[in-house]
Amino acid sequence: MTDPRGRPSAPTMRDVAGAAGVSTALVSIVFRGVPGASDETRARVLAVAKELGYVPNRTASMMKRSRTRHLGVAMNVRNAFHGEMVEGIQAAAQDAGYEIVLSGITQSHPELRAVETLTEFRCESLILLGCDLSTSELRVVSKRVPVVLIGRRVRLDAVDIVRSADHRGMALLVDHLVGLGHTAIAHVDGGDHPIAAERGRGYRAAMRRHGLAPVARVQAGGGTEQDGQRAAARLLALDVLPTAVSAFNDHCALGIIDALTKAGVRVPEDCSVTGYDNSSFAELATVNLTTVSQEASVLAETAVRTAIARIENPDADPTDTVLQPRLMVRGSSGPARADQVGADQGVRRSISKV
Amino acid sequence: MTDPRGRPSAPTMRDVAGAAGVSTALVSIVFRGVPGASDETRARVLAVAKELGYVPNRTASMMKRSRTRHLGVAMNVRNAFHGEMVEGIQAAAQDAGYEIVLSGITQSHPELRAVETLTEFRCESLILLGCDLSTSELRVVSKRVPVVLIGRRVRLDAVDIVRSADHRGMALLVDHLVGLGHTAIAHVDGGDHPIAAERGRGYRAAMRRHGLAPVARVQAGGGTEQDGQRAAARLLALDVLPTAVSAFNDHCALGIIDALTKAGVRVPEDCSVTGYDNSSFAELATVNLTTVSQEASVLAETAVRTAIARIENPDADPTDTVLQPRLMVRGSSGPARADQVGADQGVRRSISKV
DNA sequence: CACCTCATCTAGAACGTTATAGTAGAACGA
DNA sequence: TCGTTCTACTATAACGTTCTAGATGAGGTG
Repeated sequence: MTDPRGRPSAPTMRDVAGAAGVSTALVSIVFRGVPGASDETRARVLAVAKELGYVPNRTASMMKRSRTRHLGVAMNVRNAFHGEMVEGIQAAAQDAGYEIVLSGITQSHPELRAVETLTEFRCESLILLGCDLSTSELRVVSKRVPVVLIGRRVRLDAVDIVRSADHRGMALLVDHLVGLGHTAIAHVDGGDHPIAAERGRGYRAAMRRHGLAPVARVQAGGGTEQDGQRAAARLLALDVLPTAVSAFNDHCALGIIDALTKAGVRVPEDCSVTGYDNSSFAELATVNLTTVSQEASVLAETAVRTAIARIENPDADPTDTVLQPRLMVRGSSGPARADQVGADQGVRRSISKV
Repeated sequence: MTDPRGRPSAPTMRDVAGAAGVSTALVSIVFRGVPGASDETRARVLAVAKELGYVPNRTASMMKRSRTRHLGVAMNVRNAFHGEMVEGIQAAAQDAGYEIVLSGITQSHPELRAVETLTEFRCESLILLGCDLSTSELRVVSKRVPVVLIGRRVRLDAVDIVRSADHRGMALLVDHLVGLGHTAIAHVDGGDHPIAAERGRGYRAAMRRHGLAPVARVQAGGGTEQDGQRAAARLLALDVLPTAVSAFNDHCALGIIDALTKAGVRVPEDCSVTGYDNSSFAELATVNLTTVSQEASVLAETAVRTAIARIENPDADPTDTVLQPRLMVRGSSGPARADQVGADQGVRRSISKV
């Protein structure tokens, strides 16, 4: 009962069984809550276990059990929208009797490692938020465990998709900006992220539809405030600053607004900036960001439902659930300045160099 | 080789051993990279394993091994500061050869459940961010597994503390506001959160030191934007609005600023608002929040170091590492309006009812 | 030649659960 | 009396590793 370092090692079912005068099998029955024990014995076992401080060893259980009822979720811990979705996923999973295992994607812990960890914990399905993996990496992963991708497309068996129509979301934003008189509308993309590619295509298509293809401009960006700041710095270095910038997501938009403001460019008077996701902070007075809403709770709930459906029927055809995004007009976008419309299509350099 | 749902089950060491014509023990030796196999055999085993697509089963390995090299982290997925710390923890753990298991604290998944999950996964130590548990709950948990508490105090064996001096941080904020001429400084606390109590005490002590105890006012709040909004609504309902509000944390401050702004109260002209944590968003131009910095990366690194030290030496005395916070003066705090100083010590109701 | 050492390998018992197959005994009917 | 059918329980074999305690044979030493 002691480990190599002298600390008494955790009590096991054997200890509980011994102390309660029953077999380990009976203890297992009690802890799994399955029929096969009298109420009296059940209570006694539970009491003894509590007294000994017994906690079931999930690793041992997972090894033996065919089903773990674990759902693995890979998330970016710095992304507010991911946080909102995890909250929803947690709630939905709970209702369905599943437990969530989280793995964080950070600089030092790439998504592939996160997925590996979740696989090792024997999750029955993986829900990947804003997945960055290549199709071939996903193919390998999805051979071992069913995958639900949130927000991104891919054509693979055993990979279900839950996303909102990014193409349409970008169209809503560009239409909105064009409606405000903007023509020099730039897009700061999300780097080599697959979702970024989809939003980039949506932007280009919308610009083309308005006959603005010639002034379309995609600036390399990313999903963080720092990415937005860097992208804005490069836009500021141009001869003419666009009158509107649509960012890959809300975090990126915040970074852009920050860099523009600090360079003396007023938002939205000199330059409108839009985000994507309608993160919880977007509606705050200080942020007040025009963006596209993709109901986190609906995405979350749908993802959990999809994951469970696939677990129950592994051979079903892969699904692709598309939700409709909604434009959220707020204060970070405004009319293009009269002197800019149809003129040189941008804020003159002098303004951005205060 | 097939599981109940027809999906071919993963190959095991037995399969590899059989195919390579060696024993499972030898395969284990090869995969752990320990001496005991010739280079030739090593290469053959590895080749066969790759061909079969063999991946070692970590749950089985963890069960047999005494050490899991897992560190459990309980976090609030909606808290940006927690996200920053997790990023740092992940990196530090990686360097030390530990893996991080995350458990999210949400509405539907209380901290005690999160801690339980981490314990069941046999984490060797738990790092709790902004822990909310009662002392007696913590005592029970810490009997089973060593705990590192971030940000909060508690006197228990086997519980190490890493925190910054909240008392001093609040003093810095109040001193700063008093220096700007404020006297009617309210505090929106963090609810029944233990960290909140400490900050509340810090606020009261600082007010007392400035002879402002009579005008000190603590308003019930919480750690989210919504909590801040609700608290601000209650402040707005007062006869006289304080000229400055110090919030429990940055999220709460954001909510307060939002509600004040939407009620027509200008920040900081009519009312200064300060936060706590120096979350990454605080420095953005749109937010521009005066706050107190508690270096997330340093807290994270220290916590991991502390956790590992305790794993290696379980009988050491509990440690209490206190880091010094730093005041970050930004645009959300400004001088008290001349007509308010020494007068009725607050913004008159008319202003707050635009 | 007998004896030792060393590298390489293997058998088999754990680890803490779960699940299958079964037993003991009570209650019931015929 | 002898089944039969319950309920409440137990024995024990997995699960896929790790690890201890050997076994085997090659090479070196006196």
